[in-house]
Amino acid sequence: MKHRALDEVYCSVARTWSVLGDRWTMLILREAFRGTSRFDAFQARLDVGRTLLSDRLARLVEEGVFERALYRSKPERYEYRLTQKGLDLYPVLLSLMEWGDRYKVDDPPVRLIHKACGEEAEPQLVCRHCSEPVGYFDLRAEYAPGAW
Amino acid sequence: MKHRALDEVYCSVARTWSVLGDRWTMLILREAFRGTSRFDAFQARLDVGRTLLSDRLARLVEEGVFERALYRSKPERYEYRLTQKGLDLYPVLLSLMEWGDRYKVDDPPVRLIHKACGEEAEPQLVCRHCSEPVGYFDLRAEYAPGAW
DNA sequence: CAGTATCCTCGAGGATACTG
DNA sequence: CAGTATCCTCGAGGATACTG
Repeated sequence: MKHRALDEVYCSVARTWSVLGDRWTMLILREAFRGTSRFDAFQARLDVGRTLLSDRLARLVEEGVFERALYRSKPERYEYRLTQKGLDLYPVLLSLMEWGDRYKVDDPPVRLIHKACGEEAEPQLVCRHCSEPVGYFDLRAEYAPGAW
Repeated sequence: MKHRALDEVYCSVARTWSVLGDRWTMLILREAFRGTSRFDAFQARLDVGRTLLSDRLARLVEEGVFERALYRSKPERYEYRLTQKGLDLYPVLLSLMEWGDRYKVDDPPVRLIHKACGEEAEPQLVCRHCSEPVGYFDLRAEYAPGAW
């Protein structure tokens, strides 16, 4: 199996991983969620090669996660904005952050405050139906025919 | 910045990504959550090189995500079991799956049934404090001094 | 400021064969 | 069955310089 072939397999995780599963893509997205939108800003913050950055941004635009938006006309300059599809990757980012907070740092570098209630959010996964927290042992998987 | 240096940066996402941010690691974990535990089973399911698999499993054991467990004595055979630290990556897997369900497949290959209530779980992130759903625009980030 | 073009290096990982 | 050893290839990505 080649990594690129993951996109054709009937598995939502594999297909998502064919987009995100690389050394830098998720960190570019993390920057975007932090508010970064311009090429040189990404480049400076991540300290990553221009060639690599150019390639990754192009792929994410092609995938529909970013859209290029003109912010100045002369000369033409574009910034990279998260689309709705891109914004919907936020739960992935939060999950990664939560795990890192627990296992990879002493004190959390970032606290997320829920604007509505004013408290630290500490997001948690719950069943949409009954609102109870769901973990690995609370769920049973049913596979569709042909699922990888 | 080198990918390996991500582990030293003061950012929970970056440090987590230094563990998971690679073409195959997450798919190995997906297999593990599906119940796979033996070397040849991983290898057959993922159709990935033995060298690569051997390397990734060793790294994940070193990281504490898997533990090797003797399941037969003569000859000695070990299987790979998710530790608590590994099981705690389940929300990451669910988030990836949810996004893939929405954007990368027509029909979800896997349905997750909440054993307690019997309905499809469709896990959702909520504020642990007030139990309301939280998305990107509902949260405000506060950075600790020195956060990357 | 936001890239592209070109060249080059090095290391990830495939193929193959072997072992207890 | 679960790996390790060895060799080899190829492509990802760094460095550098250029452009509108």
